[in-house]
Amino acid sequence: MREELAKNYNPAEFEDRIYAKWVEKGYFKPDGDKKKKPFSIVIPPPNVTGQLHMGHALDETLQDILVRTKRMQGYSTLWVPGTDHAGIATQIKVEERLRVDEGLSRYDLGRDKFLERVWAWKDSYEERITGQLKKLGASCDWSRQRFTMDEGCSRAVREVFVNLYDKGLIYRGHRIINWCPRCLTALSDAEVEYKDMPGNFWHIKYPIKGEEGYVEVATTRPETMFGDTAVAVNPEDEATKHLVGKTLILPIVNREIPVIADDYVEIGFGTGCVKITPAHDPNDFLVGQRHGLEQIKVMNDDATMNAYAGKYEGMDRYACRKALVADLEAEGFLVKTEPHDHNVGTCYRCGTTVEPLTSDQWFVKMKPLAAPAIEAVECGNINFVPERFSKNYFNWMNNILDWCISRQLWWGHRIPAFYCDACGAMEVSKTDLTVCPKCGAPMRQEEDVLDTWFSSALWPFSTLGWPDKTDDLARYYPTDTLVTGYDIITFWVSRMIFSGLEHMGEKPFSTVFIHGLVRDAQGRKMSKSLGNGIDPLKIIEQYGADALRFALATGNAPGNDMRFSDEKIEAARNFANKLWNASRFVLMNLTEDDETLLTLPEESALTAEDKWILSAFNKLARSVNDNVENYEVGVALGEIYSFTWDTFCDWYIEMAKSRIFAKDTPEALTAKRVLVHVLTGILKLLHPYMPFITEEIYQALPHADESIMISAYPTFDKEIDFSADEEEIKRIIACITAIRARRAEMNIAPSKKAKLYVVTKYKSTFENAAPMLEKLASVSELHIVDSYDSSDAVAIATDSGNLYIPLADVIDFEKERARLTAEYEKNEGEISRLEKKLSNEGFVAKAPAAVVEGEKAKLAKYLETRAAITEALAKLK
RNA sequence: GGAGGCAUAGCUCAGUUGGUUAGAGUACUUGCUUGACAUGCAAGGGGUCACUAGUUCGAGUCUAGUUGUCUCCACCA
Repeated sequence: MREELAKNYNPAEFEDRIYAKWVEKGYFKPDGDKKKKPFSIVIPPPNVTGQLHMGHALDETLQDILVRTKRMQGYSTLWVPGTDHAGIATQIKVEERLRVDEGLSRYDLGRDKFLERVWAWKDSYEERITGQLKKLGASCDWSRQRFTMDEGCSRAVREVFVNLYDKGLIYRGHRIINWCPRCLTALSDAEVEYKDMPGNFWHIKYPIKGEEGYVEVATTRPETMFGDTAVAVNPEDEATKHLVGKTLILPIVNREIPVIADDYVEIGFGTGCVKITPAHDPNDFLVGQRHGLEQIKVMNDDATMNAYAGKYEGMDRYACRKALVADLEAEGFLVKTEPHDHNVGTCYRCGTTVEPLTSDQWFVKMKPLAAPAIEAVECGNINFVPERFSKNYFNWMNNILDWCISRQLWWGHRIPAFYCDACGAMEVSKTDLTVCPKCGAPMRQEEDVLDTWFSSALWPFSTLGWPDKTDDLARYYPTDTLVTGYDIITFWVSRMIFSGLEHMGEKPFSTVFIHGLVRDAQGRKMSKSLGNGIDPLKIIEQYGADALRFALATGNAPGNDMRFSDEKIEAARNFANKLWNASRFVLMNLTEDDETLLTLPEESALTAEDKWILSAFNKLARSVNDNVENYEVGVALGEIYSFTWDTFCDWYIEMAKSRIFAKDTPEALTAKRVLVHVLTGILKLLHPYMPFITEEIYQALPHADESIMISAYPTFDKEIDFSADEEEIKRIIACITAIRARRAEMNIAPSKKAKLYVVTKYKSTFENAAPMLEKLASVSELHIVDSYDSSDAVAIATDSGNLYIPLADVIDFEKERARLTAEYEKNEGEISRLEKKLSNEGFVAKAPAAVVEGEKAKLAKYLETRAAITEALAKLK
């Protein structure tokens, strides 16, 4: 059954309808056929913090292209959708809304009530995100949709936590961590972003006990001096080593601290003396451990000063800094203030300057996990596309430190550790423990939750049902391709790799396909603060999902950033419109029954242009398959584009018109069958990129399958390989192009037809092409002659093979002479270039024979052209 | 400080292992109510492929360096 194709391309009219149909038919679910090879992708779960942006649209488009291609290639494909709870990010959003709308903090509500709010938020945003994915055309299996905090994923998290704990790979430690005073939680190293900020170097005098002098230290953060427990110098530093062992008096505080020797201090940098604050600086922490120094924490969790700061207690760290510097100056301890730009760590979610401080947290011991993860990529078991991103990965993995996984948040997986206050026992358990196994007293669960990325790391197997041994897991793990941006290689990709290897004993995916960022038309990152973000939904409304997908996929090279602009989306929409209208043209001429139209004619009935287009399509199919296999989706799409527009529409349809319009002839039927065949093939090749329009047109054409989605992807077909016949049509195309160019130069109106005399050795080619020449080159009469010798006309030549094309009635004598002379000179240039090349012994001896032959053939062609032009010029006299 | 990307037409970008006269979109010029499409058709103009040196018969493509630009990682008190 065929559907009508609307007169105008209006994607809003059919996209939703088609998507609903696909879902209803269950096409997105994997084919249960066990003979088919599996192909699986898990979606990088979008955060439930908000809606999808262009980056997501690109990510999902690329995945859908791969999945749809594989599905049509006969794989049993599974694309698992889902969302991420995004711990800090989501909690911040909900807290913010609570504050603005109701003036409440999460503490006002309490943990349970607050979490209810977050779940409600999650529900509404998850729905919004899945709605957007559907608008985009994503062919994921919605019956398998997951969420990082759903029951199954939560079980996986507990399983992993307990297993790692039992293996000694998770431990609780008192260490220095990155603390966000705004979010009131610990952060992992990866969650800290360093930003350049202007600051100062304050040089401060630390008096030496029992002596007149002082030691000068420089600091960017004077407020931490309340926590100083030593000053360090380098033991090799001649300038300062005499100070080692002396005692200093901390100004203002009047506490005594020692001078110690540690080679962490760089000789020649600053004053050579470093104040050591083990509780507030990661390096100082290590120095402190080496020397057994006391850790004095001088701030509260919200970065206000505590009792150790004396009279500054209660002040914010920056207010304290200001007041302290003023006091130091007043009391003569401040030597100088130097402007100094430095890198300050900030919270990746809220931007607040993080405060390094010591705290009790949970950690994952990384070295044992990193080793096999490095190995897997090194030996090629997992590949990065483009390959260069593996360097990024190695750099991170080789220098990895233990991973701080506890967060002082409420939204997330609560750590499955249980404490007994009565006997002090601590148990880690997969199930909730309410009674202490040691003393029988009640137990309380750890308040902290896990880092969001702890659960994301398990995504490739938790979504397939792990820890249960499910059929999905058996069939679809490891997954095939992970599609993501380079910005989360460290956060996510690396952690999935070591998690998969550790818990599944097998890699989570074979290929990591990396794409770049989508930037705005000026090349800036799209961001909320700049307000330059483009909403994919708005684009879809205006131009259609297919145009959006096309704009994102076309010309996109793996790993490279791209710009999104009005021009791009318009070009994409224009292409869709072109395809629509070409299809409409084909459709309006189809009068025969579907069965007839669906079969390709016998080879003997095919004309030269039929063979040419079939052959060209064949090559296109091969190339598109190859390019997708190599993740060059941008190249593949570019090829489909130019074949569709330049080859099929601009040439083949135009060539076929003369036959099509000869109604009810066998020739017309042949042309229509070829048109249907090639157009259908184009639609199939294009379907993964532009799923909606291709389906809509497919349903209007005679079609064999219920949906284009489940039809077979075109491949190279030996049966329709007519490469040998292609030269013929290329000659005609060259001739038509040449005539058009001459006519344009001479300013000849299209309505003015001209007689054409051709002198050629390819007589039958031109005889057959007579109707085309009339139609496409405004030829009134075609004369194929042995020689042309009319005194009232001139000749022109093309390099398509010994060809004169006199336009007897219309040529401008003088202009033609000038043009031919220019042509001749250009041709001479090429001849001398090639002669030089071919007389180069090195080239002839070392270049591959095929290349040399190619150059020789070229030269022969140019020589022919030279003869033709010479003859033509002679006739001009 | 370490690593990497990018530099090709006015603009935005392709150019896969070195091998035709370096391509596309867009913009520009000229002509066109061509039996689907003006979101179109046809014909054009426009590039010392950042610079320098090297490898090679041959370099936009490989190597080294220079300049500009962007990003990631580390982080010095």
